[in-house]
Amino acid sequence: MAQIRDVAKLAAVSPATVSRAFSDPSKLSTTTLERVLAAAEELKYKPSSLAQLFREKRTNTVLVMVPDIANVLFARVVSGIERVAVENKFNLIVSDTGDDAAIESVGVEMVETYRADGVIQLGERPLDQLHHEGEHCAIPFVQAISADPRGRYPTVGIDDRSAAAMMAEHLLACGHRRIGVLAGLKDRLVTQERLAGIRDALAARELPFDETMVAYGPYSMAGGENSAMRLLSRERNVSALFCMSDEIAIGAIRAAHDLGFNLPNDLSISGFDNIEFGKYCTPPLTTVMQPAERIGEVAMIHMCDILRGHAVTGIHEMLSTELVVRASVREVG
Amino acid sequence: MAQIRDVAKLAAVSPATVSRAFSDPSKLSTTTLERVLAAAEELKYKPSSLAQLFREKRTNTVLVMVPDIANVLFARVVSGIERVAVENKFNLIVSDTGDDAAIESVGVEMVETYRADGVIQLGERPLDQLHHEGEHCAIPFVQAISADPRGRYPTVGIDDRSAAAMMAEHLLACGHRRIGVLAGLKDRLVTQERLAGIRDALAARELPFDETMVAYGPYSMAGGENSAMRLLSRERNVSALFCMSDEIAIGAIRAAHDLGFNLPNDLSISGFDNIEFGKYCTPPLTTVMQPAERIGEVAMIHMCDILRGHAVTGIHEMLSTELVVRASVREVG
DNA sequence: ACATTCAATACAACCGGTTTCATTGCAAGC
DNA sequence: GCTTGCAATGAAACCGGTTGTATTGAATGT
Repeated sequence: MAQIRDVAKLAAVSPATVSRAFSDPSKLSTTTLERVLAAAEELKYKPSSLAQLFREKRTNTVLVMVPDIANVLFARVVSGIERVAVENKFNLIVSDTGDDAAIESVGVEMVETYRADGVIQLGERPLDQLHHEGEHCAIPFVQAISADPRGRYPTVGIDDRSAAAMMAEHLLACGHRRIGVLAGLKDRLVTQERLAGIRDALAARELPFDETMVAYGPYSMAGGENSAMRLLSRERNVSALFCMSDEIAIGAIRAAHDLGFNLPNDLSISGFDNIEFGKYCTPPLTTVMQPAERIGEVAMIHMCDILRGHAVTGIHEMLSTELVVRASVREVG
Repeated sequence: MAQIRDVAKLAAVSPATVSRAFSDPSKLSTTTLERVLAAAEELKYKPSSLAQLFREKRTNTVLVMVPDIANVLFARVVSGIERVAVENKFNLIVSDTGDDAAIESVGVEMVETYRADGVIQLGERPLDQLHHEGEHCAIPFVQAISADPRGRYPTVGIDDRSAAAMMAEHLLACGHRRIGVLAGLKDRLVTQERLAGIRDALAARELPFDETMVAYGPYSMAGGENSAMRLLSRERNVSALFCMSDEIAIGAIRAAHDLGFNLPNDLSISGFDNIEFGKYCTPPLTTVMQPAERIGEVAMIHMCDILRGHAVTGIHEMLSTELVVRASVREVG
């Protein structure tokens, strides 16, 4: 591959002039500029990003840490991040962390070793658990989706508590009183927030919350199927299931079918996230729309701001959600 | 951030010694090594990847071009690539190309400008359409999933033709004779291959192939729903639908439900890919298992080989598929 | 005791751009 | 005509590591 010196020689100028021809053409006379560009074209010269980035001490790269890239919700967030990244000429290194703290730590280190300029994390693990060197150097960091809004870095997500309350209220308004909850993993902030939302909705109607109606499990279809099996075989007269994700709901639908329930007549099921498959379930899933792509976009916009030197510290954006009413939740007597 | 010179000064050695302490500790005496490591630790020194990579003229980074990162099948392939990448200390830059040739070209250019060492492409667009500079410089390139096996680069995928034949034969063995085909986009190699497989299966039983029973459309749920609507309202006595992807099949199930079909009694539907959601469909989807993660792994293994200098040119791996029999296809008459 | 050998380390060039500072030359102003 | 100012360009330092070569010094052999 041709180098800047080759071009300089062919155009009979100095390397500095060639460099300027690309970075700030207005500094060159028209004739020189033409000569340089012609020489570059002839040699098919392309500046080495590696050399440029080394000089600048920037990578123009943002690391995205995803707990599971094969999860559609996360994939949509990444898609949004990607869109804004392209617009701003950033590259994305994507790392599937499997939600492992050690792997996330290595990711954060990539900023210190100049492999990435910043990190966008999908998940709730706070930065200080990943980076023990204190104030040694500030890591440009943004958390998206199930963020922990107590950190000093920007977070982008939804108001899980009120979104869950909205859905719970919808179930209550449909007349459901015996509502089972297929929750996600118990130790997750999201899970606790959504649970709090359900409590809020019940409290608003002065109804009691029954802890025994909650089954915890992974945020996955298999997890939902499993939890539903447990809950439905234990609690006979449940009329609705509040599932904390669409995947859990899809698993629950399978379990309910297998247990002989006629959906949605015998049992209402609600989801959370509004992934595309929900629309194609039988019955189509009533759920909460979470603007996944937009969350990704906003997260990346914040990252761009930070990397441009605009200090965005305590911003915790909560994007708006929407109730998506489909057929899986029915009114009851 | 501390630099190598700082460490050298503190340990009272030359920068070269510090460098060797990390790259080849055996070259140092025990006492010096200890002193250097202690100094590095004290200053929290981490070598700048940017400087190292610039020196090496390598990026340790592979670009993965994905037509749509939010597609679960592609996401699983990326997941497999990622796994092998981590093992081999490679980073992954993921680019969502939207199946756009111009964006893919820019991606390939990243190798020329030293932003990536090689490119793994998920899709079938041949390299020579993306890189017109001929033999100017060889781009380490591997194609995965719906690869075009006529190129001079390695490809990893499945034998779409015989996999489709296997599924078609299954439908025939179940007694289906009026089989509608919900095909993908007509101009895709995959589509044509799978169509050829269907023809093979019919020919093996000396049955005719009816072109009017094919509906083309995008490889998506909406596409499948649309195609199914068109085909089912036109062709009344179809007993089975061969769908070229699980997403198409899921759309078709929705359409069939909406048209009042009782599944699977009135109509059998088969998918292709074996995405996780298929198992949770109503009825659960009979499909062809495509080893997506493994395809990603093998693709990345080839990429590692190439980048280590092992010239792997004409390898076209076809990983084995499996028929996944579930409830959406029924025996008839 | 002196030559030989080898391990341990230092020195300095190098990777390929960018950028500062210096220099040149031409045009405008007095 | 000489100074001043500015546009155009070149020379060289620099980014922070790695590595080939030179140097030192201690151990070994005769």
